[in-house]
Formats: sequence, C-alpha cells, structure tokens
Amino acid sequence: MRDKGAVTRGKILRTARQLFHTKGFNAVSISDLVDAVGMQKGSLYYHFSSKDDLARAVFAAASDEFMAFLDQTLTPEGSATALEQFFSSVLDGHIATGFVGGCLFGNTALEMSDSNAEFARMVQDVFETWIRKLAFVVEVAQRQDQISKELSSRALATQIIATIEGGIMMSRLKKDETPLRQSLETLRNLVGLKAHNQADAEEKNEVEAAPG
Amino acid sequence: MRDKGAVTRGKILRTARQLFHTKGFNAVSISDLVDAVGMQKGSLYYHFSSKDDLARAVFAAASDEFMAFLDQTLTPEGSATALEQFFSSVLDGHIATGFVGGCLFGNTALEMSDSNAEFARMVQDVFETWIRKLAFVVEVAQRQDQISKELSSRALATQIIATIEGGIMMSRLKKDETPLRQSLETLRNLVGLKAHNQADAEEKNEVEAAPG
DNA sequence: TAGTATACCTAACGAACGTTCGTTTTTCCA
DNA sequence: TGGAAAAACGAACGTTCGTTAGGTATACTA
Repeated sequence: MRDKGAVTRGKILRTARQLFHTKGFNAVSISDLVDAVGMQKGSLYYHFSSKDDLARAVFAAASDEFMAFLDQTLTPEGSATALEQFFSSVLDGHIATGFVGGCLFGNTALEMSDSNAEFARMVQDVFETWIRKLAFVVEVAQRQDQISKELSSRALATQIIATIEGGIMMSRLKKDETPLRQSLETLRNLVGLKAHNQADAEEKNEVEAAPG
Repeated sequence: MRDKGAVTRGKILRTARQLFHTKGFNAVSISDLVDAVGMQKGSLYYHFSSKDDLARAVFAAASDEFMAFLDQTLTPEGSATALEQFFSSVLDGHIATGFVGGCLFGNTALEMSDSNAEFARMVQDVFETWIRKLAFVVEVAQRQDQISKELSSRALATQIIATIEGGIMMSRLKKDETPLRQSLETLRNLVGLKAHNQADAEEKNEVEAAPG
C-alpha cells in the first residue's frame, strides 16, 4: 500500500475528533483512542508527538472544515435566504447526530477557557471569524431591508451565535431538537426574517449539514 | 470547637465548588482539592464517600442557591422590571467574577450530557425549572402588554436562557463582558422591553449577583 | 477526668495516565 | 531481490489517579 502513514494518520484524526467531540479532550485517554482506532499505544507517537499535538491537528481540521462551511453558506447574494439556509443547516446537522457531541467549538470553549490559554485562543479565533462572517451577511440583509435595522450587524451576529450555542446546549442535554429549533425560530421572528416553509427551505437546499 | 466536622465539610464544599466551577469535574483531582483546602487526602473520605458523592453535594448546593436566586428575582409583580433585574443580576454576577468559571450548569451540561446520565439528569432538572420560572414571569408580562405577545412564553423563556448561556460562553472565552451584555441588550430590544438606563437599574437594585 | 466518638493524618494500594524505547514487521526503491 | 526507510508493535517507564486502612490526635460526654 502506498501512503500507509497518511491513511493511518487520517484514521487517527477522524477517530480522535469523534471522541474529543463527544467526551471532551481531557476525558479521552490515549488508551481509549488507540482501542477505537485499532492500534497499539506506541504507534500513535509515530504520527503525533503528544496528545496536545494531536488535539491541535484535530482542532485545525475541524476549524478548516467549519470555515469552509461558513464560506459556502454565508454568501452575500440573497443574504436573507443565506441566513435561513445557515440556520437550517445548523439545525439539520445536529439533528443528524442526535445531538450527541453538540458543538465542538462551544465544548472546547467551556473546557479550555480558564485552563488552557493556547486552545482558548484557537477557539476565540473561530468565534471571531464566525461573528465577522455572519455580521457581513447580516449587514447586506439590512441594506436590502430584509432584516431589522435597529441593531448593529455585529450585535445581531453575536446574538445569532449565542442563540445557536445556547440552543445546542439545551437540545444536547435533553436529546431533543425542540430547544434549538424553537430558539432559531424565535430568533427569526425577532429579527424580522419570515420563516420559510419546509418546501421552500428544502427545495433549494443542497448544502450539507453543518460540521463542528 | 463544636461542629468541627460541619465546618470542615463546608470548607470542602466551597473549595470543591470553586474548583469544579472553573476547571470542570474531571479536571479537578482529589489532590488538587485537598491541597486547596489544606488537608490530607485521607481526611476527605471521612466527609464524603467518593468524588462522585462530593460532586453530588456540590451540585445540590449550587442548585439550591440558584433556585433561591430565581425565586427572589423572578417575581410576578412588576414582571417586566423583574426580567430587567434578572438580566442585570446575571450580567453583574459574571462581571464580578471576571467571567472566570462561567455558568456551572452550562459547564456541567456540556461536560456530562453524553457521558454521565446521572449528572445530565440533574442539570436537566435545573434547566427545566429555570425555563418554567422564566416562562411564568414572561407570561405575566405578556398579559400586561409589557412584552411582545407574538411568541409562546416557553419559547421566549428558552430563548432567554439560550442567549444567556451562549453569551456567557463567548464572554468567558474572551474575558470581555461585551458579548453577554450585547446579547442581553439585543434580546431586550427584540422582545420589546425598553432598556432601563443605568440610574434606574441600580437605584432599586439590592439583589445580589447571580450565583451559578 | 476517663472514656468514647469524632476528626484527621500517614502510608499505601492497584489501576490508569501520557510517554518512551528497542524491536519487529511492512513497504518501497535501487 | 536486497537493503534502507517507514510504520507498527509490545513492554515498560515514572507519575498521578481515586480510594482504603490503620493509627493518632482532638473534642464532647458521663
């Protein structure tokens, strides 16, 4: 086989990501991980120099994927529709996982904020970019009178993310989509986005579910 | 000294709570704890039969305190003002801690949702009660035309909690009150609560900062 | 004040942690 | 096809984990 190392490395990354996502970084041991991958402890250290090093790689991959998702969903053309699609992609993505794991970035934020400056910084960057990209689309939607203009685009973007993260937290806790769905609907109503009906939303929706 | 045991037990509970709150349950070792308390490892097990047992006690105390705070703040009389006071108490409480620790219940939700059914259940109960108490005040405010009637009281209550938890997450990550403050302001605007000015809010505000 | 719970300490336990290392197997190219 | 490089192995490292046991000091009561 060619590129055997890259394949193994990929398998480690995927498995570690899934475990870190559902259990948290500290709660996953190297033994847990290598058992799940199906390899021996020592072999892991051929590919990654430490658990932290692995976590960095996992986080970077998740980050890149999420950024790509944002760029794909949050387009300035049809900004109101883009926001709609963004909301439903987020909801659909988490419904698809049965709300196991929740949001990796939110999880890492709460796990690392007060204990690991390096990882806190990385999550901070993700959130900052997320806000900026959202604020841009919100601003365009405001200029096109598709959304309430009373608030600054950044305030609205922050509000959107807070709602999503809080909604995911509650839905994950109850394993019930209602809190997140309800929060997003409430948010739509409050900012003056009229809810598209199911047919509208799903017809043009070829965007895959949200990662992260 | 009389009640020496109760005093020690209290000191353990307070210290454990502070550590669990800022670092998370899994990230705090018994050694960390007894070092912080200033006692020997073995002595701890005279007061608590296990780390889980201790966590249960810590959580129960935090829970009780939070429920008392809710009952004190979320009164049906002057419901709009009560909501205002609730928002500012939450904000002030977290500003007072410098956003270290964030919300213990939110933290526990994310740490335990997918790994510890017992603790997940306990957090679930806290959130459910929180929603119910908030929804009650919201409903009264709606009947008095102090707040938008477009949405169900439960949906609004859920939205409020999602906003708070998401706002705390971001403020804690950045160690900056802006996200939480901004989210709460946005929420006030969106639900039609007019923002009280600083003087108004602080004059009658003898309620202590929010725990949890 | 003697006796007895109560409270705490010291020392150790087995298990699990993240990591290292020398060896063996597999893969690839000359 | 032989030899070097890449990849995986398996056992062990020192440390820390949560917990236990037995002895000792402190506090209350008879």
